Amino acid sequence: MGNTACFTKYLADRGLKSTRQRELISATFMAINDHTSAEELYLRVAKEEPDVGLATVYRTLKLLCSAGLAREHRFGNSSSRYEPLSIKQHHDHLICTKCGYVEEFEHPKIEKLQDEIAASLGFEVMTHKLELYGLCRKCQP
Amino acid sequence: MGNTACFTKYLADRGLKSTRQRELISATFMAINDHTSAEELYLRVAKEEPDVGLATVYRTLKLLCSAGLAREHRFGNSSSRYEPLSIKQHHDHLICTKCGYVEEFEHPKIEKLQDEIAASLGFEVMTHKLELYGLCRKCQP
DNA sequence: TGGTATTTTGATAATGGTTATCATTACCAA
DNA sequence: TTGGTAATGATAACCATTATCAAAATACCA
Ligand SMILES: [Zn+2]
Ligand SMILES: [Zn+2]
Ligand SMILES: [Zn+2]
Ligand SMILES: [Zn+2]
Repeated sequence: MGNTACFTKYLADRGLKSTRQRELISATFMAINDHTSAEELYLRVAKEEPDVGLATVYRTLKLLCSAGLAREHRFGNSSSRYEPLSIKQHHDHLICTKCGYVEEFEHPKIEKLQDEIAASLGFEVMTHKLELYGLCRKCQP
Repeated sequence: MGNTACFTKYLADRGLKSTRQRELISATFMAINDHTSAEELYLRVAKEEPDVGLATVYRTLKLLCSAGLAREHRFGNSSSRYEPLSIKQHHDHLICTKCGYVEEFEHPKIEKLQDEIAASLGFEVMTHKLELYGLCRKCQP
């Protein structure tokens, strides 16, 4: 099932309505292959449909997160950024503190160790965030 | 060198002044063995010295972070919490999404793997954050 | 021990991302 | 269609944090 269908089903399953705005915001978001802010998404959507409100973009992003189709990040002390999750598998982030460049990675052994640690402490882990902050190749002295 | 002396030295080293407020805020903060908000710290300090301003608490927390004596966290979407770092070694966090309980852990193998991954991607890591979100023993169904 | 340049402070206004409000509009099952 | 409910857009409100600025405190030197 594709991203759009998945979102539509999520809405239908809990009696929420499928609207023009939600479809457009969702589709625009899914097409962005990056970590996007609500404002940026709003501007992109506005090009297509100038009457869409910023509040609806925020509301839809929240829905997409609940549906497991988006993930929210707050790197450092910056404001929220969102990324599509439908196709990409889980991954973590390396953030350059100088130029802001974000690189993604995934390491099965780290994932496994996390689960083991949590289990040993009696926790049942649902999600996690691993963020490495430093200097990318270009920004190193 | 103790925490207080360490902070005093940090200030002296860069021509900053050692004030009654900074000493009190720093000492009160160091005595808290928990993850504290600026507001909470402000209230504790105010009991001792009612004339200290909230802005100064924020400013001093920022200094303590720069000095490597405190660490700032934003678990989930909540506001900033700070923890003393002087004595405790580096550690990561398990957060219960239901009751808010925070447990600390440290795992050398994960730390090592992080460095290896970063190195393989050309990054030089300065700090990192690993947060595991889930349900603690008490909150599991 | 003053004197003085500089930093720090406290009160408060401003900021800015996000959320709440509410009248109007859109959706959809019957 | 229609009626009941949910969603929307504009904007006000929120609230943690930061900026501002006049007054006070500090460090250093004569
Ligand atoms: Zn960089
Ligand atoms: Zn990502
Ligand atoms: Zn719990
Ligand atoms: Zn901790």
